[in-house]
Amino acid sequence: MHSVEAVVESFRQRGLRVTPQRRAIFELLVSDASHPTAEELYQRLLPRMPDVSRMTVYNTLHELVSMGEIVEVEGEGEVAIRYDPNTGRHNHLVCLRCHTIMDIDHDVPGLDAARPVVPGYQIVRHQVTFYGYCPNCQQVEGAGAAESGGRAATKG
Amino acid sequence: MHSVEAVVESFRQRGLRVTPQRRAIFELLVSDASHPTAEELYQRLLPRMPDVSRMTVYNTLHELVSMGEIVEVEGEGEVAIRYDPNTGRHNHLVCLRCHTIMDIDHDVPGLDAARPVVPGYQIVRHQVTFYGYCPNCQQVEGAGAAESGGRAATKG
DNA sequence: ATGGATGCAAAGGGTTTGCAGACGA
DNA sequence: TCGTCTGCAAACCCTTTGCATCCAT
Repeated sequence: MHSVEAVVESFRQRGLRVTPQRRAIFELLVSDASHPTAEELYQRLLPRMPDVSRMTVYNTLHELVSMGEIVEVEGEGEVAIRYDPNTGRHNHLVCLRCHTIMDIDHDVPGLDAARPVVPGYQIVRHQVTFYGYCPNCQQVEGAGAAESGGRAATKG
Repeated sequence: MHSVEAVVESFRQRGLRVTPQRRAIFELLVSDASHPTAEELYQRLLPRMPDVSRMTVYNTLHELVSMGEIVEVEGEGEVAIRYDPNTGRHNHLVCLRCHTIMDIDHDVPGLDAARPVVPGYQIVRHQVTFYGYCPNCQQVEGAGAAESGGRAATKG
């Protein structure tokens, strides 16, 4: 995702309006590496904008996705969609317990060359996701099935 | 996923009962590479078991997942969970238009060696997913938003 | 001034829960 | 027989839809 001002400009160029709500959402997202859900963004928005609605959050996220400023990412064993302002090539490291998603700039060498050839199929991109347990969750691993829900830890 | 009889045996060993409904679900899954949703399995079950309920399908799928006989896979831009009886290492090829998931035995060389080192993190597995367009969807690619691949995802 | 954006509420799809009755071991 | 499974319905979560009002352009 580009800077707030660049996104503002993109919106205007497309005939979309830049409301205070939208600008606030831009500001939340532009420096966010926590892969938040729409609900999480809504909750972070409430303190400064008590009257904002979830619908505006959904609406703005959809615009950002269609503009390519952010991408949707699938969580592990989760229902809600998570959003990633990092649209460049990078891999994800997902905690199997708290579902936190961490960006990894680390590149897998030779993956482009290893792209499979499937007759009739046109492959356009790929994604590598690593699964494991984050430092916080290793301490309680095996303690039971209790899940934190992935909402509490908004770590980078 | 093992053979139907092997799964039946695993269920009994764990004190779980093998009902006709469950056996029918085993049979549907054991030779299935279509990555069906719970709803799709339910629909395929109806002709032979008109009185079966979705709850039984969900229940049985959960047991199979917790036993490691099948794994949940995330679709692309879809809400519903898909299930994969192939628990061995393999990659996925996902059609960005009809959301069909295809198994690829093709291995990416050097991926284990390329596993990133993140301090404090314990990485246990990884998944490579390729995205593209299947032969069927390439013919209509760019034609519009109409879905052809069967289940129509209510996705924007 | 004007048409897109907002926000409320209600609907929608997938999944989970509660419980009476049924049935596998 | 006993304890689990089944299946109905209703609840639940996330997301989408409809519409009157509001505001960025």
